[in-house]
Amino acid sequence: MNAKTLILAILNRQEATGYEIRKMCTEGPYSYFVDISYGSIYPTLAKLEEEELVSSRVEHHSGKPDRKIYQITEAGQHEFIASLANPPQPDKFKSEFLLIAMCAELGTKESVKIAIDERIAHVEEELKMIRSHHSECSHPGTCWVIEYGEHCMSNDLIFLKKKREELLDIAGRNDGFRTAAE
Amino acid sequence: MNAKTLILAILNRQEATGYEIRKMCTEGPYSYFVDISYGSIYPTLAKLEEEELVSSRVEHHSGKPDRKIYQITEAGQHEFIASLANPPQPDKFKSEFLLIAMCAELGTKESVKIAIDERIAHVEEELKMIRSHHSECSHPGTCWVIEYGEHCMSNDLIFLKKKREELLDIAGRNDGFRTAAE
DNA sequence: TAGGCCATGTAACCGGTTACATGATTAG
DNA sequence: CTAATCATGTAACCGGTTACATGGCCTA
Repeated sequence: MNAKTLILAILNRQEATGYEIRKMCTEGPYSYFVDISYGSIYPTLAKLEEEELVSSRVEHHSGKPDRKIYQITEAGQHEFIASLANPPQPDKFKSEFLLIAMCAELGTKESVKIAIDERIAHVEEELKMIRSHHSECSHPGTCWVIEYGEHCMSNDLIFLKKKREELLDIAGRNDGFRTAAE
Repeated sequence: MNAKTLILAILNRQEATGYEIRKMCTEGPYSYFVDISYGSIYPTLAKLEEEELVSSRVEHHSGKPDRKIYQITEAGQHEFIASLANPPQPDKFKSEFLLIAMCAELGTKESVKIAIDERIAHVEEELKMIRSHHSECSHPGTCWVIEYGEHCMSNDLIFLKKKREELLDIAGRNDGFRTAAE
């Protein structure tokens, strides 16, 4: 999924500034799709306006920076809905942690411990975030997605906690050799 | 995770040609990390050889293309192990399907049905693949990762099947309007 | 008064993909 | 006979990131 589709998806729900769009991509429920940064948001917004898929108005506030608020146009809505209709590309999952786990015997018990504990903490934090969204959720599709995320992450967490010791044992087997070699 | 680390990880286990590396990235257990294509594998391999992190030898076979087989060097092993030690970047998950689900009410019951059924089929296929790897797995770290994948995907599948109807209902609510409007 | 938040935008760069070029062998 | 598999590699392109420029307000 590219920046264009994601921005259209956001603007289809609510008007927003580039700054707000970026926030939603990193914090809100949209963060479960992609992260995009200013460097791609602003140019994409400009392109979309050129194509007349979005329009904008500027609000002036004394003492605050101007806000350039973007809305989706009718053409933009059509474009977005059309793009939803063609079947989605398969999900992608990338994990550096999994590489560390796969090569656990090459690390020390200590380094693997840091990796898995950080991973557990991270999933717990995301779960907390996703649950906070759930309580304030009224839109059915968003609800569905949030429940999906909650389901996956809490199961993820169960595995991570249950199999933590096992992974540390794999890492620990060679610690003796290593110490002897140093 | 970049191509360099992934290739080093593969070569740390076994020597391989560029062609074989690509296969492992798309089919083997390495596919749970990243997909990389020839266009990035061959140039990366050349760069790694320049840096003397890998070396290569060429095998000639009558009637078959030459095989340029790469091995990791000692320097390469050190580099790889060192890269495992620093804590991993957070996992990333991207899903176009989830965007369709989030905007279910904008699609027809039919289009959403195609999306979720395709998604279910895809996860089922991956599960089958991962299970076939599991049976032939002897390396403990790889085993751990495969079990992790199996756990996550089978739970994913449970949710998808249980909540399928619910999602279709969200999509179906407006089908009446749409038909009337056409 | 230092740092964070609001807010917009650009330019250089980079990692990767897509498509192409080449060509023999083998299985259906 | 056709398609797939083996096998290596390049060039153009593209989508996105990082870092920079700018600047006022508010909070600790």
